[in-house]
Parts: sequence; structure tokens; C-alpha cells
Amino acid sequence: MVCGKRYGASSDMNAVFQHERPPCSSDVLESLWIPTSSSSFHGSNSMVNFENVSGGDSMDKSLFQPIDKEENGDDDFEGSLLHQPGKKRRLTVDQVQFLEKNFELENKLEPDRKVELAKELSLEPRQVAIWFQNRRARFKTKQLEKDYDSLRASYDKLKADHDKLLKQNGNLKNEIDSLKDELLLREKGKENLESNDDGINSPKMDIQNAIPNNTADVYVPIMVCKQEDASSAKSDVFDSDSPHCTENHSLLLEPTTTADSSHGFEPADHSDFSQDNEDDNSLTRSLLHLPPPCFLKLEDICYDDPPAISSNFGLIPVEDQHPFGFWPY
DNA sequence: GAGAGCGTCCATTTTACTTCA
DNA sequence: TTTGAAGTAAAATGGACGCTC
Repeated sequence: MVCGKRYGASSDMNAVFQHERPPCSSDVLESLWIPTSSSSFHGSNSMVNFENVSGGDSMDKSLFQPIDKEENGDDDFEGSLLHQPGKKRRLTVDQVQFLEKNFELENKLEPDRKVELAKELSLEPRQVAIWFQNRRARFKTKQLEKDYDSLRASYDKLKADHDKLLKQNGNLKNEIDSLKDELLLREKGKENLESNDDGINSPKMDIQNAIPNNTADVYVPIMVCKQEDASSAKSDVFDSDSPHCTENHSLLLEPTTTADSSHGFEPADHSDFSQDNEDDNSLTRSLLHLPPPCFLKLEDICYDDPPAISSNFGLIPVEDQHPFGFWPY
């Protein structure tokens, strides 16, 4: 339990007051409930100016005296609101209003202030203390309700954002799957094409013939490109009559200078491929089983417009490569 | 350190008052 | 119009706990 904690005067007190009314619902008493937000106060002890609480000089202290016997309807009314054992009386509108003003200034009650308020209102100090205590409880309840509403609104907003992100994630996954399917279809079509063309003048034969026997020869470096780029590039290559078509068969392979390599090259670094799941790796492996690339001796390559490739082959970031695997410049 | 006194907080009860059938 | 039950809000109570002396 936390004792002695102080509730600071909330800036929302007016809002609180708007929802709270004095314990009176009769028309006569309701007409007396006129919240005054511009009342002036005096004194270093933050006490509400008695005259100003209920509308100025016209309001005298009689309003804080016991209400009329007939209005009260109490036969044993003694003309005082001082505590009477066994009798519980509701505070008058003006008393409540006066207390509200003081509560707005300071929701804690110092002993001196309590006595002074009690004297002003013709109440027992104990009654004033109890009123402040109950008022703090009501204020706390209101604050809890407000906090709950605020938290609820935040939660709803976060949940909406979360659901939106989940939906976007699902859409992206679907897009990835569709792209994978498309890639597989292209690979299947390629294999079928190769099986039909197996024989003389097949690209495979050309490629194999183009592989030099001397692995120590200098080969044209290769580029690594995106999976889909490689696929599309291959399609273009095999469908093309371009004299440079064979250059692109090395897209997925890197040159190696190791003399003991049986083929003179090794599979390209797969780090640039999607590594999210095993499917991607299997796709990559399947791509590696495509027709061997064509390696040309450097001196055999003729460039109409030689690119500055010597330092970029194999180093070009995947993202920066041309989508079709051709020279990016 | 123990304890009395006083305060607040909290849960609960009591009471006043309103609404409605 | 009167009346009593039900509901509500506020006043008050009692216990637990913290702080000071």
C-alpha cells in the first residue's frame, strides 16, 4: 500500500467536474449547480474566497448555514449540519461547490486547512476530511477510466497495425511462391528444349567444346546475378542468335585459378541468392545443373565497346546488376 | 527497537435520494 | 396521487499500513 502519495491537481479536473454533479437531482437544487471556473481565490493557504465561490457578494454565508427546515423535510432538524450521531446528511450544493473549488486547488487536506474549511462550512473537520477522502476516491476512479480508455485506444491502434503487417507479409510470401513457381516452369521448359535439341549443334555441345583444356588459361570472369535474372537471361540466351550469347552461361559460376580443379571453376557463391529456405537452395542447385557455361579465352573475346570489367566481375552487387545479366554499363 | 498517535487508502456499509411500476 | 421496491451516489465506518516522535 502506498500511503502519503499525493494526487496532483489534474488539468482534466474541469472535465471531471463536467461529469460530476452534486448529490442532488431535484430541479431546484439542480438550478443551483453553476460551476464557476473563474472564481478568484485569496490567501497563501489556497483557500477559496468564501464570497466568490458562489457568485460574489450576493452570496453570503447563510448559504453555508443549514438549509431551511421545510426544504430539508426533517422534523428533528436542529438547525445545524454538525455531525449528529445516527444521522447522515447530504451536503448542500454550495458546500459541495466550495469543497470542489478547494479540491481543485489541492486535493490533499492540511490540518489547518481542514479546520478552516470546516469552520467556513459549519461542518465537522472530520466531515471535511471524509469528503476529501471520498472525493479523491471518485477522482481516482475517473482517472482509471480515462487511463483505461486511453490504453484501449492505443491497443486497438497497435492491433490494427499488426494485422495490417501480417496481411502484407502474407501477400509478400504469396508473391515469392508465385515467382518460384514461375522459375520452376521456366527451368522445366528449358530442360525439355535441351532434350529435344540433344545432338549436333546443341548449345550444350558448343559449350562443352568451348571449355579449354588448360585450366590455367585466363577466363572471362563471371557475374553473379539474381536467381530470376539468371533464369530470364538463360532464356534469352538460348533463344538468341547473338554472338555473345555464350557469355551469359557463366552467370552462376565463378572462375577459379586453382589448377587442381577438374573443371577449372567452382559453383558460384550462393550468398547472393535467397537463403530463406531450403527450396531456394534446391533451386540454386538445379540451376547449377544447367548446361555448362561457355568460357572464352580473353583474347578471343571481341568487344565493340569494351567495358571496364576487369575489376567488377564477380564483385558487382546483385542489386546493381543488370536484370538481364548483361553488362550493366 | 517498540509502541502510541495520527494520517491516508481502500473496501465496505449505511443513508439519502431518485426512479418507476 | 400514493407507495414501496430497486437502483444510485454520497457519507461514514473499520481495518491495514506508513510515518513521526
